[in-house]
Amino acid sequence: MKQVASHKCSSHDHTQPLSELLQVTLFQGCDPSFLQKLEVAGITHRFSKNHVVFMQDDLCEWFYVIRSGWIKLFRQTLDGDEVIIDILPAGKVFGETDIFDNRLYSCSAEVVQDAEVIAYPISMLRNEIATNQAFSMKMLKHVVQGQREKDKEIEHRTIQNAPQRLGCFLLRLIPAKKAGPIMLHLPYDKTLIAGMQSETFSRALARLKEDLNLKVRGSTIEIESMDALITYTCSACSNVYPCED
Amino acid sequence: MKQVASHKCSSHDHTQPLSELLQVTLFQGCDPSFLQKLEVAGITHRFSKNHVVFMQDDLCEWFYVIRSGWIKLFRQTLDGDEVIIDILPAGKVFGETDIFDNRLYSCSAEVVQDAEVIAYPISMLRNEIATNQAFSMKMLKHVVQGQREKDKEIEHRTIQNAPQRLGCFLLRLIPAKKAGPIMLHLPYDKTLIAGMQSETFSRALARLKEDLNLKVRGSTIEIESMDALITYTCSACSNVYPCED
DNA sequence: ACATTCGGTTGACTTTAATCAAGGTATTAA
DNA sequence: TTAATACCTTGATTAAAGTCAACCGAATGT
Repeated sequence: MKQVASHKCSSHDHTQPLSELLQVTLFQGCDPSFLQKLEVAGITHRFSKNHVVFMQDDLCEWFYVIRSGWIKLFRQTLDGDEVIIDILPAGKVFGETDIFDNRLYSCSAEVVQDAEVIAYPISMLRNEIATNQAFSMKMLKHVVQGQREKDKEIEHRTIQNAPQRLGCFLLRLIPAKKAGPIMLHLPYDKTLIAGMQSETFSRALARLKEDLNLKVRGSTIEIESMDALITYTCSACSNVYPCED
Repeated sequence: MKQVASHKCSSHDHTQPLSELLQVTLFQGCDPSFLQKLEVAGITHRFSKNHVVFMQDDLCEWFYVIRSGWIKLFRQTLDGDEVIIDILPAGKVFGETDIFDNRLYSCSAEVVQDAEVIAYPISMLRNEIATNQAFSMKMLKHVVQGQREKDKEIEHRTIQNAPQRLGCFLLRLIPAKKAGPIMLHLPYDKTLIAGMQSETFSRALARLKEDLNLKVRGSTIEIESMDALITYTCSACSNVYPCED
């Protein structure tokens, strides 16, 4: 696990029991003894912005659950460009699918906004998959679900324009459909979100402000009409909101 | 399973034993009795171009292995646009991951060039996954592998330009690295390949002809230097050729 | 042989977002 | 308080691919 030296980070063991894993669908309804083993082995890290959690092709020894902050998954090309695969908010898990092949991470993970993540040994996951048929099925379902998300992402990058992609990104931050105004928090550094340049992001947000009466104060966004946002965003998509089914 | 009435298609049972499934990594080294059950239940279909094998949200009852021809996987948006998820050549399997949720296909499949496909009951796959731990692991690995492919696709659509995407598409049609000139066959209808418009495709191919001394006769392409193509294409990518690892 | 159709190519134009450049604002450091 | 830095916004330009339109050539049908 590589680290950028100039950024502070600290680790604490066993800080908070249970709750975190249960945020992830994959672990809901699991064998309690397995969960507890994971909990005991879990290590909480506090990482500052720009900290690199792991690099593509590093040996995969841990998977992570995000307690707070934002994590960027990306890959680097031979001529130095960076491609953002995903931007993950709190509650998401990452690094959990690199259990096969040479057990190398398939992309790099970097902290976009100061984050608390919990690291669990991937060997335990691998072991549970190999020995527990029921969990193996859950994992399979989890990965298939992940594939669907990728299909959606491919679709979005193909046919949505920048304001729609941003709108879709915002919608995914709202856990469930709510009536009335909604407040959202973006990573403080808005750069790179939703797979577009910062200038494009800025213009897209300005566009949403105008078209949908969005109010923006710093990293906080107030959405007046969720339905308007859904119509605006999802018309160019093959998925019906809420699309995380 | 919906069909376009105006296109002929015929079915034959048990036409060819074994071989087909073994082309797919997922089924290599499987329990022979499972494979044989699949073989017996397999139904060979001949579909003409434009035939719709299944539609998104149809009940998923079969998965397919392509014996010959080309299949396009796509999704349709609410305002009628079409997004191509993948274009599959002979030897590929499709429809095999829609085993969860409501058991609905997550995208539509259409014949791009006259195809022979073999349909196998998805219930058998589902059953084997549920009861055979070893196969369940194989399936998990297969799906994770699929995820990696999607990541690659996302990357390609983000940073590769049209000629590079086309070059990458061609490279994937070559089973292994070979020296000397190579002959490839495209779907006769070149439209829609590699996720771009036909005009863009045409210009991209013209570009490759010029830059890399490609020779094109109808649907046949002759590649003079594979190394040149690899350099041209893969420099804008995070994967090293051959990237199907 | 001729007309028709379809697929493919080419040119002109438009749209979209990336890039380049400048200026503004806010937080942090001196 | 001022200076420095980082982040954000805006304008102008550029690059890439989609769109629209015209045309060409091969295959098909009459």
